[in-house]
Order: sequence, then structure tokens, then C-alpha cells
Amino acid sequence: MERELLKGNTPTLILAVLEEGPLHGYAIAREIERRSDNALTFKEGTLYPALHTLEQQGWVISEWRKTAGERDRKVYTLTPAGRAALEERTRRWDRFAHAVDRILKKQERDEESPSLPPNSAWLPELHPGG
Amino acid sequence: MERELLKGNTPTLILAVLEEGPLHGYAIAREIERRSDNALTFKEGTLYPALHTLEQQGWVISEWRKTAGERDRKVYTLTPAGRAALEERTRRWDRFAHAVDRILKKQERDEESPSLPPNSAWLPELHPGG
DNA sequence: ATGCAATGCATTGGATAACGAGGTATAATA
DNA sequence: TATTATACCTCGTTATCCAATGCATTGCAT
Repeated sequence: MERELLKGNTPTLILAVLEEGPLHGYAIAREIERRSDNALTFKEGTLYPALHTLEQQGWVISEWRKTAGERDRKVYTLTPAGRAALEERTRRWDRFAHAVDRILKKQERDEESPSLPPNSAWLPELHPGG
Repeated sequence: MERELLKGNTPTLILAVLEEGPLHGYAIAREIERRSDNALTFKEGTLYPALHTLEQQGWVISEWRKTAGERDRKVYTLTPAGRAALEERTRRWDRFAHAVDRILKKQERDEESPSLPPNSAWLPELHPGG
């Protein structure tokens, strides 16, 4: 649903849900839906390629779990490098989200610089009734 | 710099800086940099096509300002439809950002459901020392 | 037994979007 | 006069999401 907004955040979200323990692909998708109250939905065409990329980068390792009377599942585990990547990407998300918020929220910005007239300097003389 | 994270948010940010008054393209880019403390940078290859799309959608209107002794500038003004789109997109960003935060921030999530063991139900019997 | 839904893995091609590179031109400054 | 900052623009490349599609198993209702 949030197709474009999701861009670039997929690996971060996957790493985040793996932080508390190994999960298989399908469970990762369900967990992200659950934690976000279905605001974020992971499609399979997004999930599996992303997991393979993560594995190639050495941020997760996978292992097939074959249990009698149960489906085979490929279980993914976060590596130390993956944990470091998660931290770095979380910081990056925080910086980005804060920057966007500063642009979108008028109040916050005004509180930070109450006396500055931000735009007028950039404008050629614009007479509103023009 | 935050290329992938920026995806989908470009129109929202442009509409946001236009909310307080008309600006020309170059000034829009500078204003976004200024408000975000250079965390967000708008490249010209991103900015101008985005402005044209916004105009086609009827969310902004443009007007050439020709002033003697000054460069010609194309000044963009938010339309009522654009203002509505900004509100809708701002709400959408808030929902999205909050959903991502809930997945990334362990503390918040735990406070919401302190007694639930979130992942164990999903896991096949995984012995950590395995 | 049979059908259907949910689970669980995967690939591929189309669509979308950011941006580097390239182009043109004016105003200010050294 | 050369350089920098300003100011507009387009195009091809690249990255990424996801719909569509495929295959197989488990559980449940019929």
C-alpha cells in the first residue's frame, strides 16, 4: 500500500524483526504486519529477493529446518554484521524521519527559530494580488 | 544522499515548503536543505521533473516572473487542491513513519504489550546452541 | 477421498522514481 | 575576462517494489 514510501526501508525492517530471534521468511512478513497493525505489508516479490540480498551481504544466514510432520522452512538468523547494519540503518532512518518532520510540521520549525522570516528573502517582490 | 529513503516523499516536501508562500524552483531546493539542516538535498534532476508533475496534477501553478536587472524565475504557487494533497500526504507520512518506528524501536513496542512473547509462537524448536 | 484455504518457497517483467550527466543562459565578482 | 552562483531543462541509468505466476505441503471441511 505504501509502495513508494517503503522504498529503501525493506532491509532495515527485516533486520529489525530478526533482532529478537531467528524467523523464517513467511513469519518475518507476518511479524512486520503484526507490529505495524497492518500498516505495512510485505509482498512475496519484495520479501524473498530482499532476504537473498541480505544473505549475500552477510547480514543474515539461512538454514533449512526440516521437521517431521511439518513443512520445511528456511530460517534466517541475524549475524553480528547484520546487527551493526541494523544500528547504522536505524540511525539513518531517525535522521531522515526527523528531517522530513521538520519540513512537514510547521509548529516545530517555528519553535526552533521563532523570530526568523524564512521565505521572504528568497522571494522576488511578489504582490499577492498580482 | 538519502536517495532511496527519499522515494515517494519528494512531492510532499515540495508542497510543504510552498505552503507558506510561492517560491521558484531553485529556492524550493535551498529551502528544503535549510529546513533539514542539509540532511535532505534536492538534485535538479529530481526537482524540476517533480515540479512539472505537480503542475500537471493541478497541485501547483507556475508563473514566469520577469524583472528588469534580474534573472527570469518560474514561481510556483500551491493550489487549493495542492493544499488538500499536502494534508493527505502528511497524514500518510505520519502513519508510515509511526509504523516504521514501532518496528524499529524495541522499547515502544514492549510498552504496548508488556507480557506477550512475540516471536516464540512462530518459531520451530530452535536450540540456540545448535 | 476431494476441494479449498493457508502456509511456504521462489522468479520474472513492468512500473515508478531519484539522480548523474549534460545542456543553455544570466548576474555578480575577482 | 574568467569564474562562480544562480536558474532553467531533459535523458539515460539505476534501484526497488510488487503483481503475476509457479510449485508443493498442511489442515480442515465436506
